[in-house]
Amino acid sequence: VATIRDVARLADVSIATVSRVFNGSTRVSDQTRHHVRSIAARVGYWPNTAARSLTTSRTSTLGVLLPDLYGEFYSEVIRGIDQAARRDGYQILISGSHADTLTLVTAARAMHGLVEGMIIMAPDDGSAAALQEIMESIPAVLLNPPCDNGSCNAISIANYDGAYAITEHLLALGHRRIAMVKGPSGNVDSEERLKGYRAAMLHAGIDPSPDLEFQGDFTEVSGCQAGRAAIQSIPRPTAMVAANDYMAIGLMSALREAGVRIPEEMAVTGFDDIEISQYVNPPLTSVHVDTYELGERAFQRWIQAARSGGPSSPAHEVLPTRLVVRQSCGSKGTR
Amino acid sequence: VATIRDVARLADVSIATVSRVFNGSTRVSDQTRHHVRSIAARVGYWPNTAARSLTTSRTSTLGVLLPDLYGEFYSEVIRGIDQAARRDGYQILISGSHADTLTLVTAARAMHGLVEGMIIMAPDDGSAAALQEIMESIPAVLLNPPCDNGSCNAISIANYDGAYAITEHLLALGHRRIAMVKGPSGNVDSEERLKGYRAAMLHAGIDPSPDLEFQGDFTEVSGCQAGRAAIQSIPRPTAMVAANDYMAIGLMSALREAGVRIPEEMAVTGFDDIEISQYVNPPLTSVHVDTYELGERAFQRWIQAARSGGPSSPAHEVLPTRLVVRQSCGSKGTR
DNA sequence: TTGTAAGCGTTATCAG
DNA sequence: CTGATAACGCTTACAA
Repeated sequence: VATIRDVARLADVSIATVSRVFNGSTRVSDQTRHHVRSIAARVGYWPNTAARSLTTSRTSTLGVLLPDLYGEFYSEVIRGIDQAARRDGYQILISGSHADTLTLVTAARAMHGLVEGMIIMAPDDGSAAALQEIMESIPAVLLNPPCDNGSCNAISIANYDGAYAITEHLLALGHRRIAMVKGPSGNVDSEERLKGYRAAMLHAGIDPSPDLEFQGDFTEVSGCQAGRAAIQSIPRPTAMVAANDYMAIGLMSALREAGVRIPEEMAVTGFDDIEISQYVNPPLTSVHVDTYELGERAFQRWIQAARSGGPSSPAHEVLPTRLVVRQSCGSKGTR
Repeated sequence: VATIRDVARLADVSIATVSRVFNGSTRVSDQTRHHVRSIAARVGYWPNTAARSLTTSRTSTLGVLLPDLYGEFYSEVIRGIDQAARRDGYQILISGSHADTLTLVTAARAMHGLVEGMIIMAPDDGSAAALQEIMESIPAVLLNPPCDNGSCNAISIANYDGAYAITEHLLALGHRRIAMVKGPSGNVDSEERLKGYRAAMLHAGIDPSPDLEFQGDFTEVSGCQAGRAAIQSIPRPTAMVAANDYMAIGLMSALREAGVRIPEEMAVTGFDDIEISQYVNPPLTSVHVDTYELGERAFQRWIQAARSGGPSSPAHEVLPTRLVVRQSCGSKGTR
């Protein structure tokens, strides 16, 4: 736990010189540099990052606030951010469970002084005010923001479009009784996907009915339960749109268990197109979301905003989604 | 970006008083406390964490160094750590890609002064020396450490036992030509699982053969490739042990594609027992690893070591695994 | 090329 | 209960 002073004393130079050595300044002779380096190595000295950032007011750290850490979605977002951040010399400070607005704010405050900015995914649509406040004090970009008011720097997924497209695809295949397995209510992605589904149904002249909407929470087990319920309902749907792949996979498992053939007796689709979806049986038709890229782009937007000095420039980027047709929906598929 | 001085001036008190208010000291009158709080709220003041930690030498932050961030395994480990850490008021600073020892060390140094300790998962078995050095300077616990020397505070998974047990299970079902899909070489889990498989084979009087070992890298696609190769090999194996579930699922997809029935023509098993494995078709026999708990326990071990003041107490805890029999291996299964 | 010294925003000690 | 003031470990003008 040596400090800069210890090294300076041992090397018989001033602390300024030691500092220069560790900051790559050229204004130091080769001889002194080597001498200092060797002493530092001997005592195991390394600059204290907290102290350094206090004077420079640069921390090279980015805060990441996520509502949860469960599942491949968050994992990939984090990976995308981390990789991009690393390339620009940033580290990431993660806080991964904000059931509500209060914990969100608490976590954000705990990061004050430690981070140069934040990438935030709000827990639900009730956090708009809190987000606004955070964004006024530090450059931040929002992931799938609840606020459409265009006043913030944000990036989100084309949830509505994706859900619309996949429902439309099923309609084109001749399905009329298309059910939806919803994600948790309050969740932004969840709501948007539901809207897209309903809109496509309406556009085809079918009134969306509560009887066709099953509640889920993005987990496999909830998809499984929704599947069991759907099978019982009369008349039984001929197709089911799950709000994410995990639920679709749970759903398929329930259908298999009940002896319902996929896609002949029930077409199934997912959303997110996680890696595993192409390997399940039958391969899952889904809406591809480049989650890794979402994280990567979020960082890029952030650093751009941060470098331009000002507060977060208000601009809302939407990452497009893409329909991936495989066999679970009953159309020809890719194989 | 108000500082403590701004608040003190505006509230017409000393900075010491403001500090006391924000540290919950009782030695301040209710009236002053409220006054200070209101001023602080008005100017949006919040203590600067970096500055605070400089004087207290407490950062309430834990560093987490992982070789990669891809997939459910890391995701769950992080979630386990994060949850446990949050309960004790800690945040986590994550660095998630250390292909080699150098980047490991670089990341560790960048955290100096920011974290009170670390939880580290080494990239491969060549990082022992570097780890040793880090552990001398800061309390740390190792995840699946390469060093068995018992000189470090570590926690790992019973990889060897799990692989032994699952191979033994297949042997008991009458299989003799049991192939293995290996994980990346150099990876600690990967190597241990391979050893367990080989040992079980040997114990049954079967010499492990390179012809029965297929290289993979823990991804679905590598499992798929291994599956294709295995089908071609003569004589064809009757069972395959994959070093993780992702590969097993890719493997099953390759078998299905080739019309090989599971488990009748080929028994398949995985490792890790990720959530999705119980929902695939057929449900996957695997070795259950409580990944979330691994992270949780790691934190608990760390905080215990950190509080006891000294350096990491050397003790190596091994988290047991549990064989989960489902249908992919051909025995009766759980349903 | 090197050294001196003034901060950076807090906390903590010690008087009052 | 409150206020000065000295650290904490470092960077960075400014001097030499």
